[in-house]
Amino acid sequence: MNIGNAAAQSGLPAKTIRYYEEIGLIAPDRSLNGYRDFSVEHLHKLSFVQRARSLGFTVEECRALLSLYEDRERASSDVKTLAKEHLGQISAKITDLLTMQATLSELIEKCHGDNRPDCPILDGLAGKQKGKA
Amino acid sequence: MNIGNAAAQSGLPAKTIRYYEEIGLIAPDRSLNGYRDFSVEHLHKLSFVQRARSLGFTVEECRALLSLYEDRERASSDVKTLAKEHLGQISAKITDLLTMQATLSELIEKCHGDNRPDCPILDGLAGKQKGKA
DNA sequence: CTTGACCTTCCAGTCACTGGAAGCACTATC
DNA sequence: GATAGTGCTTCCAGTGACTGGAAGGTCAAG
Repeated sequence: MNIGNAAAQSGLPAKTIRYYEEIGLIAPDRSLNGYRDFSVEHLHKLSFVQRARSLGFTVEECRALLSLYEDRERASSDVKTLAKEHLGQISAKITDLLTMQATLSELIEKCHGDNRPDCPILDGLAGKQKGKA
Repeated sequence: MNIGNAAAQSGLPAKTIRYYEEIGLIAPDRSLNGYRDFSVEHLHKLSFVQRARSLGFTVEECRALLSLYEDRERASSDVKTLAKEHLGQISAKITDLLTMQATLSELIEKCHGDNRPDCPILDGLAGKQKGKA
């Protein structure tokens, strides 16, 4: 199977697949004409990585997950540890973003948003809390 | 004021401040010895950018916000538009992360996490929904 | 035999820094 | 005046995970 096909099936851009090969994440065969040739196993790997990436795992984490996936002897606790760590990072990011969201929403609410120059958003960014005593 | 001091006051690393100068975000004066010399206004700008960055605005958005901040004639609606757009992006990111969090939590919960090789997390990533009918 | 789609490699750019090397400038101490 | 230590300067390279584009080879259809 050619790269275009593999891209369509896995949901990954061809460019990204080439990049994954470059960094040693997958190793497709080559046809006589020099084209990459993807087997069903390669395709599974690609989909695996695609899903892991969409869950926010870094490429290096994907590499680790892949090797655990390949390893028939692995302990599921290893995987769980990795996943939990990552979940912690996701949660931390969510917390950060919620804080940002709250702060920004508050500033936006205070801003009348007409064509007067007075602007609580800029004041907030400038460190002037107009509303405070 | 030297860069070290400006860094301490603004909460930005000196390296970052130099980078901001390089991309034209701020333009500190120079002392006779070649050192950067930051005035109180420069410091305000730096703090402004620091706050905007911590709210997730990109550097280019910071540039826009700064120029609005500098512009005595700006309409607050311009600022509000920018802020709202950014808020939308934050909310979208939160949504994404919450989805990831939910999916990953579910997989983790299903995983017994002992030293047996059977692992629902990897199965999930591989596209096998073991629990499904 | 030409067109067009698909494939190849390689190089450069993205974003926002960050690390490190090499080398001045300043301050304090001996 | 020599020395040590800190802080400043510039410049170059690297990060993560792609992404865009150029230049050129390959294949199927008409």
